[in-house]
Amino acid sequence: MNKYDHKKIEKKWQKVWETKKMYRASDTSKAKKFYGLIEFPFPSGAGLHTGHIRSYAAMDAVARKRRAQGENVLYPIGWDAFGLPTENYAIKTGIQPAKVTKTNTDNFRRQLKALGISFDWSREVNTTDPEYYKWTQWIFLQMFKKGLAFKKMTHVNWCPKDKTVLANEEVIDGKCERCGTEVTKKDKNQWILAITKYADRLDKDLDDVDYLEKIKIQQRNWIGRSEGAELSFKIKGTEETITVFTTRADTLFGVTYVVLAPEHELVKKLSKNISNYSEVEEYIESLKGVAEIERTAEGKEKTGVVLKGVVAINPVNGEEIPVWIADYVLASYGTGAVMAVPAHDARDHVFALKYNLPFKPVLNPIHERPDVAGVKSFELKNKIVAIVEDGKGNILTINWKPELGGRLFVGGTVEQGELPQVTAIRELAEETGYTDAKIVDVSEETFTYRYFAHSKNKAFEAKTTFVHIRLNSLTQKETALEENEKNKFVLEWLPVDRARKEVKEILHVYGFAKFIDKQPFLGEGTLFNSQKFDGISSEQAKKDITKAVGGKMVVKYKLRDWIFSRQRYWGEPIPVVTCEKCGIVALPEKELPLKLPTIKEFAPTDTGESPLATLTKWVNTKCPTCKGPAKRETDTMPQWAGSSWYYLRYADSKNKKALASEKNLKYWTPIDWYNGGMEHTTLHLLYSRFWHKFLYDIGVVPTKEPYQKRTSHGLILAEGGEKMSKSKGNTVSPDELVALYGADTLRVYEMFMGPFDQAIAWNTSNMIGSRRFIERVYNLEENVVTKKKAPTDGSRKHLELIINQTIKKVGDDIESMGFNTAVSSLMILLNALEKEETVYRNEYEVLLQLLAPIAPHVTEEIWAELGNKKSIHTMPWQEFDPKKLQSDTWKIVVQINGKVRETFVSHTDDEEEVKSMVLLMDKIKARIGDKTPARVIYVKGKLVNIVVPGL
RNA sequence: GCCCGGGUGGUGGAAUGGUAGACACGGAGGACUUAAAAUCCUCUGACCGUUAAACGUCGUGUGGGUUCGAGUCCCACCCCGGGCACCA
Repeated sequence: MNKYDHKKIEKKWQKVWETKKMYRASDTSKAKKFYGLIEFPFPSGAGLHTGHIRSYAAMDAVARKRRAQGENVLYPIGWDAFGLPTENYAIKTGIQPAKVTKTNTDNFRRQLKALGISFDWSREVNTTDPEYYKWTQWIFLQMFKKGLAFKKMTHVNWCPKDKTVLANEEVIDGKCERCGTEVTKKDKNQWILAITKYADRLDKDLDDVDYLEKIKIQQRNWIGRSEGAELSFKIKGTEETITVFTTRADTLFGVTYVVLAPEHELVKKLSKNISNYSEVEEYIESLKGVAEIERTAEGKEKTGVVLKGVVAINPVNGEEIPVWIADYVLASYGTGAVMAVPAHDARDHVFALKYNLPFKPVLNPIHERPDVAGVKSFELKNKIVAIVEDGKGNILTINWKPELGGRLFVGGTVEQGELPQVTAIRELAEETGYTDAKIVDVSEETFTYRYFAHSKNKAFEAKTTFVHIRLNSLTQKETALEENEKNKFVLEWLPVDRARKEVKEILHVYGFAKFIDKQPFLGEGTLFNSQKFDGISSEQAKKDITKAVGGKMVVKYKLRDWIFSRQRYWGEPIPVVTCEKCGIVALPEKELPLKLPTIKEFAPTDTGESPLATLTKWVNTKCPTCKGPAKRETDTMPQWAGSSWYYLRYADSKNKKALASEKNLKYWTPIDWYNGGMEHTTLHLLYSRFWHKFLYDIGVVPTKEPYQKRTSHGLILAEGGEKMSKSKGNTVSPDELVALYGADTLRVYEMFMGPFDQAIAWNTSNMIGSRRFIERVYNLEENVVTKKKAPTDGSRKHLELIINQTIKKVGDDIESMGFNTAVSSLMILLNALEKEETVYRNEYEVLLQLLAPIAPHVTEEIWAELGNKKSIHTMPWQEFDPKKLQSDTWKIVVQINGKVRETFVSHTDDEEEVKSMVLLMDKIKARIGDKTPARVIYVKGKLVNIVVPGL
């Protein structure tokens, strides 16, 4: 037996597998298909990184296991090769992007092959290959024909460094996703894909796919579905109306002004009516210089200008209210106009405070304590809560004994015919003796509070009014309380911050928020101040009020249309021409692919024109329709274009007549399992779902959704826990690790290092453990009796148990991405086998087969050394025997009052037998002494807990 | 602010409400060796105590609660990571 030599072994088997075309998928197999997918890499100059390997090795384990289980597996790979980094590198070095791409993909291919991932290389795709992007262009033309791709003057995100337009999804915290430069705004004529037309389906169809919940949530948040109403406010003395979008039609009576986005078209239309129009224009102008990021920055003070002379009419009560323009209203969402309800909206509240606009509360909060669930009749009470200040920043609290409610503010019951403020003054004097008090404010709303009073065995509904009191002086009279009453509480003046922390009861917190923190009530409740709608719930009122004013219920989305053109060279040309006569005309399909012309100067320009615009020969062409002069589109597609459908091409990557044949698409789609990074959730994942749905609509693909299952791996961080990056010099080179430890070790380590879905810091020194594990597996062969199977006379029972447990565990774990525990269970099995004097061939082979999906080379090598003729990777997956998962002895834990006092091995798991055995044990008897156990709890085959009171 | 994760030894982490710390790294001691590396064996959460052990006490971010029993369930809070953020 030779020493473990990973270099020799790995190279040897990679060659054999390639020659034998081991991992090619069949398009015609009758077997169950499995299409596993990982995100095809962008072939950067830096080469493969550890994060790629985490994802690819994990899916490889799944793919190999499924093959062993007899499935026809497609696990393909390709290159997402268009994109800025290649182009930027090309600009810097003067090497053609196509050449850079070739070098980089060659390097990636070499690296991946050295890892022994079981990709079907025969289906390799490359988005920059004209035979590929022909179909990217074709899909674009189909969208163009359906009106989903169109050119429009738009206010767009512009990256001044990359000198190109960016999609909404490519702007992270106001910065360019690629280079981190602060994004500015520009008005440009841009190609747009109408992804918003699919917003509802992109949201709803998430119900039918098996994505990790956090992925669904993130997509749903991004799509931002919101149900509300469009309501119209007439403008007095004109024919114009302002349509607002609101999710809170229930607060329509609380509207005290209306706000338009500064860009709203009505502003211009009404210019004649606006007496301060010059001020308005000046304001709008002042916003233009401000970058979007600043305008929407956190804590940015809201600004606005009133449109003097413009008066809106509240459709529900005819009230006349002012109209403002303000920077906090976005033109691009809803209708670009909102109704402002300062009493019940945080933004309107802040704005109204600043500009001294009126507040009008219309909602009474309501809270039911859980203990009144199902109670129908309540005894009504009127109550007050008084927030009492000393004028020096202290709040009066009453610290009751915990069973009486803990720390509260002054409170009490309103007597028949009494005004709440009178109650408050009276209660204050009675409870505290303070009399020199002034009423600052009394709430218009009452807080309905339903609770169950156990002392009276009755359910109450308390309508609570809040009273804000300031003491002129701390003059304190003797209270009329009896001595035993006085002992129940302590008066304490607390600074505002402490009071905020220590008072927990909901009514009191509400009063505090209202008067001290001056917070608006944002929740739902019961209406008041709302004429005939008084008393109904918010939920009901949203419908009723919308109907009453002739509004309509609508759904809005945060998702914006996809700005699709880029002013860069290295992308797919957009296959249309602009003809003076015919307008924008699609190229005929037979002219596809429209090849990206070779060019000398591919740097982006400052004018915002694509570098292609300099190729006048190429640009000037003939209109396909009228044969007259026409110009080619010079913008190119974004990187996300090619990746939006690549998984379809894998099904039939050489097809010249279609993006893939119908037959193959029918066979392979949808993808059964797609693993990728969380960072693509709102980019690639959403975009490709959109394209897929479009292709479904035009009958190209047979499924509504591209991916049946989507999972995501955690980031691999540098050793210090920071992000790996070339600039920080903390990256890890797979080439070195493969050379030093071997691909198998690297793969085992990446699977073992921690939970697959969580971020984890790289630690090269921990890798030695994985290497040792592989060597020990390899060296174990010396102890293996190859000629004989393990005896079945019961002498190997302890091993049969652990072997069957491991088969089950590894199988389950690979399917549920518990790769770290799969590896650890294999280590446990190895430890057990190493303890044996001899190991039988069939026992050893189980270990090898279970390890093969994760460490394919070394297992294949040993498998061959054992004399097996066929590849280990073609062997059927091991099945466990459920009968052998249970041992016939049980390790029983004995607890007394929940504390472990003894463990023993029992030969029965019969409840009565075990219990009596335990109660007869000397140690246990000694502990219990003369006390009598109150209960003995038995958990079958596991545990006995003796409950002995007073021990 | 809102929405997701997460917080367990020196480290990465394991644990269907049932012995917390599996497995691994690191560390200590020992075997082998002229020696070192590699390998193998033993120990390795903290504290108390003893010659030594058994044993005992504490221990999963903090504070409460439910339970015979809580890392796990419930409530409140703190900290870290990620996403969204004037979306009406």
